[in-house]
Amino acid sequence: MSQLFKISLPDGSTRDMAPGSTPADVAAAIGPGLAKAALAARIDGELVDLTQPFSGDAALALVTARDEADALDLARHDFAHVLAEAVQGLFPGTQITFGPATDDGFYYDVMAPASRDPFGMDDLPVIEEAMRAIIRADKPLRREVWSRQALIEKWTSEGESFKAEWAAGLPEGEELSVYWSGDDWLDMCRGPHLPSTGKLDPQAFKLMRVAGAYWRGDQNNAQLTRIYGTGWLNKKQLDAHLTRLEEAAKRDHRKLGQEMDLFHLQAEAHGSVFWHPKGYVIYRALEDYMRRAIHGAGYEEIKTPQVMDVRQWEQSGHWGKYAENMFAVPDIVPDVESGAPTVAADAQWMAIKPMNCPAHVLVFKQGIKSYRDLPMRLYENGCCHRNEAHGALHGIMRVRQFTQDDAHIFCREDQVVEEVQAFCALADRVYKDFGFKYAIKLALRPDKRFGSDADWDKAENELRDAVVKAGLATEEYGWAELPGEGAFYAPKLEWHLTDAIGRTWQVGTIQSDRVLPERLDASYIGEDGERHRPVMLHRAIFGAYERFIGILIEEYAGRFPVWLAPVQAVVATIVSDADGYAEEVMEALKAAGIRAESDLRNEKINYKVREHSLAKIPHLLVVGKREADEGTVAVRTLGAEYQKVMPLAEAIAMLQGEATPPDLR
RNA sequence: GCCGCUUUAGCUCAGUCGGUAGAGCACAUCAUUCGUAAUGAUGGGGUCACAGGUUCGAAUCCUGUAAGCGGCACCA
Repeated sequence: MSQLFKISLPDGSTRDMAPGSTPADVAAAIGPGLAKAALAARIDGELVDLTQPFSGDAALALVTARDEADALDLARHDFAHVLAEAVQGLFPGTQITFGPATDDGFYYDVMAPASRDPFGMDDLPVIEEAMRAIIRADKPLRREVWSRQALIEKWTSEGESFKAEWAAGLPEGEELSVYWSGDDWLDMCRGPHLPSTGKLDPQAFKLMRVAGAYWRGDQNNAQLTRIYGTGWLNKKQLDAHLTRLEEAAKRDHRKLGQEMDLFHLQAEAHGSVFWHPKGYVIYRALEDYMRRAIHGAGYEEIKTPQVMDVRQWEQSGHWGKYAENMFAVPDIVPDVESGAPTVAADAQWMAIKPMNCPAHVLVFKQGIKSYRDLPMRLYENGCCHRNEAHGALHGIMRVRQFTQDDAHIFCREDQVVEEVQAFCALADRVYKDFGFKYAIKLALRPDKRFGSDADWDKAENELRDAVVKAGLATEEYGWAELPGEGAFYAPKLEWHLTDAIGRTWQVGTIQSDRVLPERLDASYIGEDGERHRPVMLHRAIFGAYERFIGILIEEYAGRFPVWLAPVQAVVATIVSDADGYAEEVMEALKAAGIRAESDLRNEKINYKVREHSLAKIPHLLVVGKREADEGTVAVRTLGAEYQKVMPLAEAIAMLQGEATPPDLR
């Protein structure tokens, strides 16, 4: 007689189950309602199919739609499979590759048959219908274990070259799971999956877009078509998500930048920002803020040349690695009169700086530095140009001309951890002043790099130590290490912020570099009277003013806090009799340092309130006859439903308080 | 750079079968002086992204280029 397995349930009860029985059997034993609602199971914490047999005593938790995170993940993964099956059903000859769940849905990478163009938007409605048919057919999803060899043969015989290649790359003799959808379609997959396609809600998904994606993420490989969908447990969730996307689009920095007249972009200088007066107010407020921050932290500000001899970039290593992304210019005066070729074969080449590091090393190298001079912290609002691939550009977040809040800290080996830690604290204060939550990552050594492994070990450990000491190496701060993501000369700590639609952008960084000081021969005289190499810490907090302002616009949805708002207050009149008083109010505001405008137009107050509210002006000071007589203003604050009448002096004091930057409060 | 899509008035967009350009907002003028999210009337405004091609005729069809959008790759 075989022994029974003891299966314990979350409520503390246990059930004895025969070997070979599954979570589905337990669900059925508990009740038909649960049997129907069960989507998958957790056996000893691991998410598995309902039909996965027990292998011994176990702790079992049945997963239903109420376990939302698990249920969503399962559903999205299944949507991806259904998508692939639908595409192959509609377009025989399509090759399938991979399709995972994402944060809000799923995608599948496919290769359209050679007989047709890559899939486009027009194909999506048809594919959606085919997916619904598969869901309605309620096809059982059944796991099977195949040998690697059997899979390779199957994929090869069916012309699935990508799948065959993948299977061939797996370890010899490994057993691989496949999932059948009904009896007529299968995909290689680790699982787990829902019991059948009918567990999906046919109204809870939507195919969103198509995009190109390289096989195995390598641009030297074939380009596949990635079909993206968003997938949920029910239509209500889907609709809520689509509404969220619409709301997010309203705070897009490109849209708000135009509506609020902050900046523009145009083809003649694509990838470079034209800052308008209102946008530049924000830019300058950030510059002022950052100057206060870095001066308080022991930095000195410098300014270095925009164009340097290419040989300098060769020496630093940047020309070798990034020449194609640098703007190079011949160092000649073109002879326009004679019409001679503008660039001679032997022209001397200069390059516009793509970054500030080498120039800062050159400043450091002037004169003899003593260990007593260290750490030396050199800061620059450094304007850089990089000729980015066209597809990389994105509004003002990723541009070809940008200004970094860039500094380099030259220090001794024994000062590195302390300096990095101090930087973590400084960055933390800055992000919190702007109301951001950030994630912090450590990008480790890449395959192609300069410098010895011993130095890389040291540098990575320094950064890791500093973060641990600063107490930031936690889940709360999204701490993670990213292998292979570092720069060619140093590992990087990266600070990431999130935009309106959930895309993350790197802003801050600090890098512990022993390569550039070596290549550019920077040194200081130590206590022992000998020459030593300083360690060079590259660091930025905003990253670039352009990107940071883009993120700020989206974070605030254009409703800037008063200290950053381009126009902090508008004085609006109700009748022309109040014009004189409005002018007086304006004078008083200006004298108090408030960025104010007046609106004396012959328009109804309703119209003015609406217009300035849409323009996201923080405070509207309304004046009519009554206010003029009493020396008051009626303050209507953005977002408030009522105005508050107060003496002018009181209003000014309030505005001055709100206009004070957070670091000066 | 690659895949898909887009480009019409300052802005947001319509424009059917290829027949010579339309709306709302904005702007200007006039009237209106009004108490917290759109007062009314009138008017001006477009090489339909750019360059070729097909056609009697192109915003519309074809080819190329540029920029933008969504991804991929890249991001010192």
